[in-house]
Amino acid sequence: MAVTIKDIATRLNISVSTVSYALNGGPRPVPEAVRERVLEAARELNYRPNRVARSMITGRSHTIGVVPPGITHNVFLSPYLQHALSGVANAANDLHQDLVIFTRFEAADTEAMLGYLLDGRVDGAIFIAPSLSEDATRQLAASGLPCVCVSIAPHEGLPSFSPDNEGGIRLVMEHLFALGHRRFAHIAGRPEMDDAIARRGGFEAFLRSQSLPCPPESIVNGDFTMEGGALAMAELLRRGSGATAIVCANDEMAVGAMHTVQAAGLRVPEDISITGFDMSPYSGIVQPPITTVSQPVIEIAAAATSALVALVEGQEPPASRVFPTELVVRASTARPQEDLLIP
Amino acid sequence: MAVTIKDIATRLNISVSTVSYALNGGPRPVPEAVRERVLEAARELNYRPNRVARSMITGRSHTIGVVPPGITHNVFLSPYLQHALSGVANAANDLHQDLVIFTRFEAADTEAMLGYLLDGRVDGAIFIAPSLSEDATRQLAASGLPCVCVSIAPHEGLPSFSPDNEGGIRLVMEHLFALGHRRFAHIAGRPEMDDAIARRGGFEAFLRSQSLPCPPESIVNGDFTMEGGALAMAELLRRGSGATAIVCANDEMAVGAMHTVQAAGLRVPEDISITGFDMSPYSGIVQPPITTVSQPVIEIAAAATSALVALVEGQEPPASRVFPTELVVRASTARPQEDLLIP
DNA sequence: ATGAAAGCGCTAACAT
DNA sequence: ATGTTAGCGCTTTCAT
Repeated sequence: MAVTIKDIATRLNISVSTVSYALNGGPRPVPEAVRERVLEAARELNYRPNRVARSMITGRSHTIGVVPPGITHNVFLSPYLQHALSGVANAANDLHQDLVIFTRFEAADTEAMLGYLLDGRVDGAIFIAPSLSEDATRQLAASGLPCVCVSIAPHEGLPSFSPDNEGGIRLVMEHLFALGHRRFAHIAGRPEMDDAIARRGGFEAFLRSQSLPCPPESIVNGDFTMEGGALAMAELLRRGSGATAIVCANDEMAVGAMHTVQAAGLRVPEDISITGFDMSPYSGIVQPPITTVSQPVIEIAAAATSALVALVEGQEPPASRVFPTELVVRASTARPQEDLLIP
Repeated sequence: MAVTIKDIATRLNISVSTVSYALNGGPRPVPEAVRERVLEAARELNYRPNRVARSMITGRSHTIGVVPPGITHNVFLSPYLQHALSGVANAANDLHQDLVIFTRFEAADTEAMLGYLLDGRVDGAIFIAPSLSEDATRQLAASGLPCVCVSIAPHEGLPSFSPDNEGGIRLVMEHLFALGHRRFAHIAGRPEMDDAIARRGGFEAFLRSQSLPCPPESIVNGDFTMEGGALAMAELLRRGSGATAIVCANDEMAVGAMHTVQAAGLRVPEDISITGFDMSPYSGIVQPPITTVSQPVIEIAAAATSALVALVEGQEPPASRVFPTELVVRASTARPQEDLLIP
């Protein structure tokens, strides 16, 4: 049996309340002499406070629940998630919060997931790039559990901390356009994810703004993985879209796409320019390094975490925030070949 | 105030114990009719069981604590940790366990860390490549908290699930030796980490087994990161060790080292062969792809997790297990140049 | 200044 | 078959 404050109380012939106040340094004053004896007894008995019991009373666990996107096996292998988790962990540490990560995939079932989130172990939840149904969002709001969202919130009422997805895509496309590209293709992300939707929207919006056509065959869905990007690129080549620039919704897909292009005997960037999004480590170490858009994922996730903790502590719901993105020009983009140039 | 079983009991004019048994489907039998009414009332009231209260009684939280290595900022960015976490998460999911990840860095302080681990929220702990003091290990054992270790256990009594580090290094070195290499250098990992120590030991052992010299200047410490590998390689070049093959303790350092070599105007593998360890995604996408050793991190971590859960459930402490490694030959290794060959 | 006691929401032993 | 009640370990109100 573990040592409890009652053991300390018995040993010192004082009441448990005094022990509790001595251990917590308040709120009721405890004479220094008593305090010292309590602390010493605690040390001798090797006492460890039971936080579960404490949180039953205080109703606070000082623990934040993290819900990764599209809960599936091997969740931790996505560079995006890794950076988001790092940001959450950094901020949680500064704010003295612990993290429970919800990796119970069967909980993709909304009802079960709500059960996990609302079972009293966490004070609030951070959703990372979720694809939440409107119903789930509503139930979550009704439950009163403080929540925030890293990435675009799928529905009203969930404070959102996201990169400027459309703006980022505009940056790469302006860069490609300035180089002379006029025929673009897009490898989109998982169609149920809101950031993927926003990036695709940015692609279409730019073409519209330049009065360029945007035939349906110039867009193909990937799944944000290298393999998905490689397959999507193969599909584009098969379609013979004639695009000189491939705008990918993230870096992993760009790496995969570049691999397909190179395996087909084409050169990047001489024959085809490729761009990514996220500035993941992969994009910088492949040959050629990939032109991409950096978004401050770690800061975004940290800001979301701080906002969540403020919310838990009773402050006003934070305003959603959109973070700026930056163009990172590297060697995977160049002028299209002369004979492909459209005057 | 949240809905409790008492609310359900009051509403149906029955006792809380009946509600509890109905909700849990036992152990006391509850007539089907009553059960149905309870379930319906629970649904109507939107009742959610409070697991904190339950775990106070049962003493089980069905939650596992995960302690990452060398707790520091941005922990999640290490590919090794990502794979280990994936394995833990996969198994935890299958075994219906939740995960709390200990990212409270200040807890690097042993006493504080023990406090976190023993505050009642987790049923057991998984240490990933820890650098635990002997004292910490002893206290942990004394506490009775079930623990296992992914990687070599730093001390007796902690069941360990690790790759065959020495064997893996032997595999790459036999490969290099067969190619004709006779002058080797080693970029070691963080000297306080046991896997790093074992790999370095493997390097020295192989040289000894071939009666080759192992001058101290042929080994330099890195920190398992790309930057660390790049710096370590720069140091090796400065020392002019004349090594034709660089054996790195992991892939990130191999990528960094290769970058330094190429930036110095040397070619891989023509001028210098480089090998990694872990088969991380990076090693496969750089140019040239890096010859490495694959270890089944995900399976190792999953096995450790299963063993921990068995331990929590009162079974015998699991035996430590060493997992085989495999050589993955890629393009970063080749015969040394003729004029460098030692007859 | 400090002790006694009431719970937090739940399970399980004890009654009936 | 089912109701009553004693805790789990702790914080906090109420007495003294």
